[in-house]
This record gives sequence, structure tokens and C-alpha cells, in this order.
Amino acid sequence: MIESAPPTIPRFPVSATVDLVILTVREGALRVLLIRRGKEPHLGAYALPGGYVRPEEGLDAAALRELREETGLDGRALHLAQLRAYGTPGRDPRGRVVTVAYLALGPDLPTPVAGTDAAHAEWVPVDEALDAELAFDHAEILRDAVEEARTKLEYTTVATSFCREPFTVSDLRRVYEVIWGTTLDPSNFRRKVTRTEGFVEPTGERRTAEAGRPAALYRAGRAQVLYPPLLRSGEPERR
Amino acid sequence: MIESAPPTIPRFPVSATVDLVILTVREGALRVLLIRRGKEPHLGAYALPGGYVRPEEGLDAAALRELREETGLDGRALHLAQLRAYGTPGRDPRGRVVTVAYLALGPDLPTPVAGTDAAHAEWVPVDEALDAELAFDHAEILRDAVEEARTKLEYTTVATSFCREPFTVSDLRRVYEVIWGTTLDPSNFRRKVTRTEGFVEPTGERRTAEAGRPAALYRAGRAQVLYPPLLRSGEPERR
DNA sequence: GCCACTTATGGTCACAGTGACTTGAAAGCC
DNA sequence: GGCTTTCAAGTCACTGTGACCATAAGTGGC
Repeated sequence: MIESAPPTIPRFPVSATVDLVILTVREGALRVLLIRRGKEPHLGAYALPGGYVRPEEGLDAAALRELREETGLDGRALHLAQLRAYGTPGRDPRGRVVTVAYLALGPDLPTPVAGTDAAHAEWVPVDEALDAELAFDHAEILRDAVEEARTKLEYTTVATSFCREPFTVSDLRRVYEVIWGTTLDPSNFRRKVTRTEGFVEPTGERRTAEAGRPAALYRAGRAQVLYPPLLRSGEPERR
Repeated sequence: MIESAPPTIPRFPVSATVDLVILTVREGALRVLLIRRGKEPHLGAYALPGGYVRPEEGLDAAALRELREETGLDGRALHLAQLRAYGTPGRDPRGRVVTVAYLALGPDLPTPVAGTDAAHAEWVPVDEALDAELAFDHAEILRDAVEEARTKLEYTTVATSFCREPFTVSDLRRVYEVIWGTTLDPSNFRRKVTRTEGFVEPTGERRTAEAGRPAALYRAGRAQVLYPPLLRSGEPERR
């Protein structure tokens, strides 16, 4: 099929967009950055931030640009990776749109800057977002993104992306607990994290919180993957 | 950005295609189905089968259709899943093309049917394919696909998709060995496979090969994921 | 200062899963 | 029968994990 395409003219034109699922852990909940739509379709509904891919721009570059425009954040400081593409014919009533979803993970991020497209952006708890009505097929994308994030916690060290450095082992543990919806044994978690080469690096400093013994501080290590993985073995708890 | 798009007219038109990475294990090698391009660009080079997404067709449906057109195979009998999207601006010299790559896994498949677009299709060992010159960015796609397949063997039961039923434990082991490029201990592999609930189901039958004790025959089980996973722990062997 | 409370950190123990290896079973071939 | 080949089952040491206990080191109340 591909051989018979006339040069430079799309065989069947579609729009290409990127949508961002930006996750953070804030106030004990996994939250996603959503905007309130100001126009039809889906006026007033929550939607994932995103936008059109520009002519001379790659998909990753478009995701980075949108991230900067919508949140004022530098994508190189976050964990940003492609999730997958969504292109069901009726997903956008205005025409045929194929969107490439990206998953961005970051520490308790500032509320998005005003004066941008995302003036009405909010950090919405993922549970609420999935109960609310989301524009287009963004509920499906969000579900896939959360599942991807849960899985990535098992096999990679991305959990550190949710912590502002320096962080304590308990900070890191709470990331796992919030995203997995479980509780983890503090002692066993510490053993796993500190004994896994390259997961975290001690800074030598300590931090005294409101209560309890001061906790040692850590930075993210160089390892990208977790071997052996940290599997969410038991059944999930109450939700 | 998305709100300002004029209805039904793409903000910036691109072409949407699907490309298929169809893998099988044949004659002791991991092979990929490639076609010889009959037109420019990349005339004569190997390329992944694929084609344009049609107006009223979802991405998954397009992948299923292309699979049928190119190989005569029913995608429901294979393991078919989206890999990721590729949309670097210069990847196709004829214009802006975003392609969604799919990974298909199947047992020693018949040579593709003639009389289709894929008249010049061949099963090429993956090693050779990556050394040869592939059209567009298909080398990158193939590399990603093979890595994905290797990872899926660890955490899922897809290895059974490479075996025609009924199969022996040794058949299944050779799938792992070929795709991972390692050797596995037959005894430990058997223990793992047979003791993992839902991985394989005994048929009760036996098969006598050219030499050796007859092997028990199995079907694929109901389990989709492998828990605990079957990790490729040691370093890869010579390649 | 002493005490209750909280959180961090360290250790023990039993058990499951795995890698390396040995032994035995069941076929064909000479 | 003796040989080779492959399948199958068992042993053993080691690692990682979950459950649990004990201690350390802060805060705030009195």
C-alpha cells in the first residue's frame, strides 16, 4: 500500500496531536494535571493537556513543547516517555485525529503557571478524575497511564522522579503506597531500596521532621531498571 | 491548542500508517517478515509490511487488516499488540507520516500468500535484517520490537504464541533460547513452566521425536501474565 | 529531667524460588 | 545388550522476601 502513495500528499489526511498525562504525588494522593475545556466539544469537561504536532517537529519534541507551554516545566527534569497512540475514528467529533499519549512523572509540581493555554489547569486526584467526565477518550488514556505508572514502579527506578531531592526512604515509600494503593512494610522496603545497587545514594545529611527520629537523605541513583524488580505481590488494599 | 481547530479540517495534515513487526521462530532463528520494496523511496530495500490507515478504521483494525492482506493470517489467532508510534519529521521523504507500529507473534508461520501486496515477502532472521539496510526508520522499529518481545517473554505467557499446539516443554524452551540468545537449564525450565499456574496445560499425549524419550505434550494455559516472572538473569551468551 | 509518642533503622527467622548439578526413565540405533 | 539421546525428577546451597521484633533518636507535655 505504502508504495502507491503520491509524493508529499497524504493518502488520507489526519490530524496528529500529543496528549500529556502528567502525574504527581501531592497531599497523599496521586494527581493528574487536567484542564477545563473552554470550547466545544466537551465544553466545561476535564481534559488532558495537549495540542497539535507542528510541521517540523517530532513527536517527542511536541510533547516537550506542550509540557513547557502548559506547565512551564522543563521536560528534561521530569520523566517523560511515550505511552501509546490512540486513533479510534470517532474519538474527536471534529475529524480524524490520531493522538500520541505521553506519560510524565514529577515531584510535587507547582500549580501551573497562568497566562498560558492552561490557565484553568488543576491537579485532580486520579480517583476523582476517573469518576468525573473526561473529554474525548481521555479516561481510557488516563487509565492506561496509571497502569503503566504502577508497572514502571515495579521494574524501574522512576519512583524517584516523584520525589524532590533530597528525599528520605519514607518519602519514596509513600510514593509506592499512594500509587499502588497499598501499604508496605517500612523495614523491608528500606532493605530493598538501600541494597539495590544504584537505586538511591545517601547524601550523608539528615532531616528532622515534626516527629520521630531524623531520617537519612538520599538522591536518585544512576540505575534505570530495578533488578530484581520490586513486585506488588499481595492483593491491593481498600480503595 | 486543541480547542482552536476548525471543525473537520486537520490543523496540520499528516498521513497515518501502521507497520507490522511479525516475528516467528523458524529453523532455530528468530525471524521477521519483511518485504522487498518495489518502488522509490528505498527501492529494493527490505521494509516492514504496513500501509495507510483508512478513513473509517481504527488503528487496531488497520493492523488486523494489513496482517490479513500481507500474510493471509487471522490476527485473532496471533498475539497482536501496539508497540508505539513513530513520527520523526524526516522519516518518510514523501511527506509527514506518523506510523503506529504493531508487534505480532506467531508460531512457525507459512510463507506469505502470493497474489497480495506482499508477493516478495520473506522470513528474514532478525540478526540479518538488522545488518541489512532497512527502509525508513524500520531498523529502529525492529530493534524496539525485538526488545519488547524479549521483555514480554519475562513477564507474560506469550512464548506459547510462538508454538504450534500441542507443544513440548522443550519446544517452549527453545523459543526462549532463540529469542533471548541464551541457553537455559532444561530441568529448571521445566520446573518453572509446569509449576506456574496456568502457563501450560498437559494434554495427556506424548510425542516421540527422532531420538530420546517421548515428551509430554501441552497446550497454552489461561494465564496471561507470569507471576513470578521468568527473568533472564545471567548475562547474554555469545552472539 | 522524665515520660509518652512518633518515626527511622536494624536484625532475626522461616519460607519460596532459583541456579547448579545428579540421577533415573524411556525411546531409537548399532 | 550396550550406546546415545532426550525427558523427567530430585537434591542442595543460596538469595530475596514477608512477617515480625527491637532499638535509636527525635518532639512535645508535664
